[in-house]
Amino acid sequence: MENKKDDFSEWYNEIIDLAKLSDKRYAIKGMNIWLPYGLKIIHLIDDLTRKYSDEKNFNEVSFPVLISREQLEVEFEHVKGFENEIYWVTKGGRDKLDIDLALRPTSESAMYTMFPLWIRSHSDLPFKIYQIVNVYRYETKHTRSFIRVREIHFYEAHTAHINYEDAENQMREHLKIWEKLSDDLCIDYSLNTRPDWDKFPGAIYSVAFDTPMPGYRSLQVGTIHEYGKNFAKNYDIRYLDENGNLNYVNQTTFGLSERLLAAVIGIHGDDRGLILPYKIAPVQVIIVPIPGENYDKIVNYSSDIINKLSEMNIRCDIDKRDFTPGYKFNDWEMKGVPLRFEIGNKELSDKSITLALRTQKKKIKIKYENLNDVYDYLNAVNNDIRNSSKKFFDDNLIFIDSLDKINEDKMVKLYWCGSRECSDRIESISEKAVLGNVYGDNSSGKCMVCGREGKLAVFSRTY
RNA sequence: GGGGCUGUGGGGUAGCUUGGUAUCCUACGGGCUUUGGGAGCCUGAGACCCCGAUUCAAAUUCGGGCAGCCCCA
Repeated sequence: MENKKDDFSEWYNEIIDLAKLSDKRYAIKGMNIWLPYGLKIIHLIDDLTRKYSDEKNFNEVSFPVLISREQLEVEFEHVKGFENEIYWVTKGGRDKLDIDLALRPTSESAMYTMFPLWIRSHSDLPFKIYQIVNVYRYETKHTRSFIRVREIHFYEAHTAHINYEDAENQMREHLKIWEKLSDDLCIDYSLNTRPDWDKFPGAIYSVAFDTPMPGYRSLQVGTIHEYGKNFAKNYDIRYLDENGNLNYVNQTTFGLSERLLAAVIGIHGDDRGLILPYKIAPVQVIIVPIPGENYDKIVNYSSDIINKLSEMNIRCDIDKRDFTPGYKFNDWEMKGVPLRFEIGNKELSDKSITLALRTQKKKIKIKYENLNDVYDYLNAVNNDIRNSSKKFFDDNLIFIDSLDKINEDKMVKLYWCGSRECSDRIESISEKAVLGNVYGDNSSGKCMVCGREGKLAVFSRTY
């Protein structure tokens, strides 16, 4: 396997292939196949996303993939932000369509033509829905598995509220959901308010979750957007308030994508392969039986362990393939399975289990009666992942106070006046683009470029 | 948005300059043998991205398309 640190791009492509997450040999650029193992992982991520959304009283929906030109081309800046990357369906069979149909690049224009039908009065608010669907973007640059694709596995939550204050509260609730999810994935991130020229088309402001990745670039793994009344005014989404007056709703959105998987791969993986946080590991415990004289008894003992683990709701399996144990050790490590049990004659004779943590070299021997401790070991692996990813994050997002340090191969925090001129200047000498002001930070200092009063901002090369 | 490089069995490759028989590793099927950190031997099957041009003859030269990778803005 490629060395992760030396050539991240090569390593990334190779691990996706070896672990059988995705097959990019499909005939269409940027449209890859989700293989069983990769699909299981993203579905486990979806399950967590659903759980945390449902806990906050969101309802899941599913909209059509097609959006008519009329719906999409409401005269509004939102459309201009996407016009170069929309796939159009222009024919039905042999006939040219009267109205072209777009494959959704995101679902605002689809959903918001329905919102006026559903939202009538203040008692319908807050209105909170989400969907997990594929969206389509005609990317012209080079594509990269899970990072830049043309068919995107996408979570989008949409909300409507009686006033701006409620919408702002919703923005904070989105962040609470994200905190839980990112904790499960053991991913650290920086919250950055995008500059006006880089916010979501149509939004009042956008906050992105950016995380440093190997390869000295940052990855935007999620975003929340405050729309205010911008979309409501264009799609005529109004409600009757308690006084009988018609008002426009205030809206927000929250988006996540398969880039979460890209971050898990890139941040946690090592030279031996993937390392998966146990909540998203399709197999949390793999049992490798060691062949010997009493192989039947070894398999029976292993099955006994499987039954017990299953009762504890642990996803587990036994690898009975005709390979040597050493091959299996490497194979499951490559697939990122957090815990491995080795069961041979030694374990059979004293009713024990030899277990290996994916994040540690040493092997541990435990008694069969202590099988209940397995969650402690899963958590131990998670703690190892958290510690190493936290260290990586801290090492790769640094504060700098001088332009001399701008070319460090890291994400950098610095004071910036907010002007395009100064961010362009930084980009021209460092290839680092502005990701935005640090969300929630109130400190101030002199702009590193022009010396005027500035706020803390993050700059980085991006994927 | 601009520039460069590359497409050979499932994966990785040699061959291309100088046109003529396609190399090796790995993975895969069958058999024997092995198995506590990627086993071994025998055997089998499997490829020149697509379209066009030049030529007696194209993996090789030329043009276009599609796909992949990299760099710059």
